[in-house]
Amino acid sequence: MALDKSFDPRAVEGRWYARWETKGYFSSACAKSPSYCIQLPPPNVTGTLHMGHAFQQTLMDALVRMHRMRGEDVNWVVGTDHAGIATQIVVERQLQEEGKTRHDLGREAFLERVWQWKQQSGSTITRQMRRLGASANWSYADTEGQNAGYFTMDARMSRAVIEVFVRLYEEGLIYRGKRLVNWDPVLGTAVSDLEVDSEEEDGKIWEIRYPLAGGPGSIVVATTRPETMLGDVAVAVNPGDERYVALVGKRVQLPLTDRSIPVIADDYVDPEFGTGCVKITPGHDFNDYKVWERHRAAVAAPLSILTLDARIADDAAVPKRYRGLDRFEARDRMVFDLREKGLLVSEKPYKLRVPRSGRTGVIVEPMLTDQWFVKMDSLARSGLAAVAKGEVRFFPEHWTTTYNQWLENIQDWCISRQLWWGHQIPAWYDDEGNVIVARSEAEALAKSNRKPLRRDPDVLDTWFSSALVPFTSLGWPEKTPDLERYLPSSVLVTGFDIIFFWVARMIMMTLHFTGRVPFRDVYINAIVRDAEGQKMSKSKGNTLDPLDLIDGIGFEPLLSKSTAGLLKAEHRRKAEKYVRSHFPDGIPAFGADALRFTFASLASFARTLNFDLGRCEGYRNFCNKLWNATRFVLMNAEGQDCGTGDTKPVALSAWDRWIVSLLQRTEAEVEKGFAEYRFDNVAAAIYRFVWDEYCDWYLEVAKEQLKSSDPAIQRATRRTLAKVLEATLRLAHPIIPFITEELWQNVAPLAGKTGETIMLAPYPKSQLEKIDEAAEQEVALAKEVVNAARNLRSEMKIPPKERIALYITGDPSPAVVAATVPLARISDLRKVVELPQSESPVAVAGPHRIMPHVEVDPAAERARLGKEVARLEAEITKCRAKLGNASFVERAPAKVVEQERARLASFEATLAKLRPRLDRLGPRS
RNA sequence: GGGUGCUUAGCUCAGCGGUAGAGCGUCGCCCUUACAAGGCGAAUGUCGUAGGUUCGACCCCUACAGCACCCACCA
Repeated sequence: MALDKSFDPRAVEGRWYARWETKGYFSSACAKSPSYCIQLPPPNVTGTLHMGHAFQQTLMDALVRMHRMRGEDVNWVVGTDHAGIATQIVVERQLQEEGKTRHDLGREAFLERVWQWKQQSGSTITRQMRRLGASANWSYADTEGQNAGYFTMDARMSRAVIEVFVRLYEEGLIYRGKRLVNWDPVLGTAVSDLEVDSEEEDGKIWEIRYPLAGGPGSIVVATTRPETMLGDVAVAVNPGDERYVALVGKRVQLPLTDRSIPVIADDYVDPEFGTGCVKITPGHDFNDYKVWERHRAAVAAPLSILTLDARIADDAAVPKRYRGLDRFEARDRMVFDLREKGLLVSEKPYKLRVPRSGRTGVIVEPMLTDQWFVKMDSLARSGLAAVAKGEVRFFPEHWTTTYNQWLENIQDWCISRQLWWGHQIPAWYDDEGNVIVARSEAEALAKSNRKPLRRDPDVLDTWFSSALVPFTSLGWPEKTPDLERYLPSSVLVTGFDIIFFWVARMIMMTLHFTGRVPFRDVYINAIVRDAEGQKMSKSKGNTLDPLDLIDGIGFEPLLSKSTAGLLKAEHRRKAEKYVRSHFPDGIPAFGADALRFTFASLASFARTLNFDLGRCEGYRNFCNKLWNATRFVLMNAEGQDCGTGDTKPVALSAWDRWIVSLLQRTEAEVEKGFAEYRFDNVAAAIYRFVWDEYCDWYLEVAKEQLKSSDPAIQRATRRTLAKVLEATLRLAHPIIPFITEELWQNVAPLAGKTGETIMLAPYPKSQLEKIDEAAEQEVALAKEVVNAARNLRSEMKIPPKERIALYITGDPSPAVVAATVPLARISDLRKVVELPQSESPVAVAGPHRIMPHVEVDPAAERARLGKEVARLEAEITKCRAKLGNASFVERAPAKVVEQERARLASFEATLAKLRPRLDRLGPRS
């Protein structure tokens, strides 16, 4: 079948994915060994594919395809995450538009609604992954029958989550307690430390006078949050601070209230900072809570003066006039009141770090609430040990430091969330407040002799179930064969932003429950930025949709897409500006293969990846190059004798042997690149081989060889063309699966290969015995001669169409002759012992001198030669200086010295050939 | 405050103790029947700064500067 004149990704991609999937090529095959397993970081079930996903999935798919072709038992385990907070927020927003809240619906109806949303939008991201070519094992762990892998809240995964919770509780590693936690007052839930981002913001600092109780004198405290003073239980000073020693143990009157509080001494206070006096509010500040713990004998218990939606509490300890006020209204009113009373000493602008909820952006409030925690110290120790022993290795290695530092300073993990969407905590309370943790209500009832029991309404942090995925996806708690087979998985590919959230927790949990590490290698991929290195964000309008790069998108649709959903006018303007300046014509369709090749090319060990549309275009061109090279081969070999049978003679030229040799080297380079997770090197090796060697040189020489009258030469050429191309397609398949499949179907028969898909064809392996150094040297020389001749042509401004005669000295090999005539467009290659007396330009290539037979301007030639001679002289001076240095000759390795001598000799030889010609052209004008 | 990474051609980035590289862009010549999404040729760098180690440093060490990011409780 004839190929189209150029590569059309849309047509090609449409043909293959569904076929691969229905044929079951993506499934694991337990009979084989060894096994190769990758766990996909489960994307949010209701999410859409972004550039980060597309990037890491490309890398995972490349690895998976390569190992599958190697004949290993490959299992790419995929699934989707219920994404507790994120998903609940989305559905609550939908309700909001209907003027309702989740409380109007009630828990059951609300959850029903979330499930509906999940069913409706849940397939989007898996569909997008398919467009990218991801050869995931969709049917594995697919209990919901949607060919999307597991879902973290499906029955099977949920049961494992409950099991883990119960066991950890029984082991004393999960506990419940009233602790200060980060509270998101909008969501109405606790969040973990990791979900809080502190940014420096402009705020104010106030100094407030606290009068001594029952006497003259006062103490001045500084605070950035005056409203919390209602919860003050003490004022602290540094024990060594002479200004205040006399006051320690006395009491001060807490302004705006009728309470008095003690002055205590604690090292926590820095006497140099502010006034050296700190108000202690243990109910709403983590540090103050620690201070209180040290002084609990002398100081009243923490007071919660805020409600869960961040209003001033309706509490006896709180003056009536503030009750029910929003926290910031209360602040204003209290500052006003303090000023009235003359107790406000100062109010100054101040830069402070404000903790905000990662989800809602609202300022979180430390709040004393009952929560569930995982004790982290012992888990962290084993997590650290596993990495220290090398059982888990990070790539690039420096991420180990980040991992270690976090685990060394880890806090207990708050795992309860006051949400509805998620795994409900398997704990029940009887009417006396006793806690019963059990796998089911029935088990709880059996454990307790009291009725009725009330189930804890809270759900687990989404990351709790994510942490278990490496073993729960394989069937745990059952002792399944798959656990044996696929745990640990081979490599985890993920972003550094979830090393703490996910990677570390998987290591700890998997070690704890299975005694094994979850994965051997962790490849931390770069964060995808825009071409200028800016973070991609919706509000800047610089996000790219991977599907738009695959399919293309016009300017108008892109613009409306980029500005859709942006609420602030300023953001819409920014986004529009970005789109107008960067994509005035929209985005052309590059196709999945070009996108994937781009990702691979950009995947060095850098921390960020600047996605450049120009690169993408270049790699689409590469695909087209490969396409057309294949067309050429098919045009010349299809239906002809390609020498695949061993019956007729084949005469391999040095060029044939050279390209085969180079293929072996490329295969080795690719293998090394994959082993080191240097996908950029893999891509570059393939790119260079295909374009710079196979297309630019071999195909051109092959054209000549095919014109030979000797059928053995023709046969050898066709065979080499087909076999090398066929192997190259297999080599490139893991990166560019669609085009290689399409082309391979056509090329494989010519190379004597059979098989229904390239996906399951063996991956090329470098064969050392096919490396032919003699051929490589011969070709290197031939290229040198061709380059020199082309160079002369260009400098002499000889029109490309004009065929010229070329003199050549020495005894040019057949490889030189075969290449020079067509590639340098030579009409007549004249082998001579000495170049004729002429003013024509001369170049030196190895042992050969060449000279085109043309009329030249002596001055121009003198200038050209003069430049070359000067360059050689400079090199020679450098070499001589080096070799003249006694310590270089003595101390440098013999090989290096030898190499230097050879270089000098070669420069001198060349110079010796050129100088007489320069002299003959006469003195410089 | 602690930590990590980066600084190489106009741009985006590889690189390595021994001759500075790629892609894109730029310039010149070509619509040569695989490919104009192409071919051929060319130009372009005190490898952030200052020291040190070494026969030799873009590479190793030290300090400094700039940029970026992560962690942390200074009111």
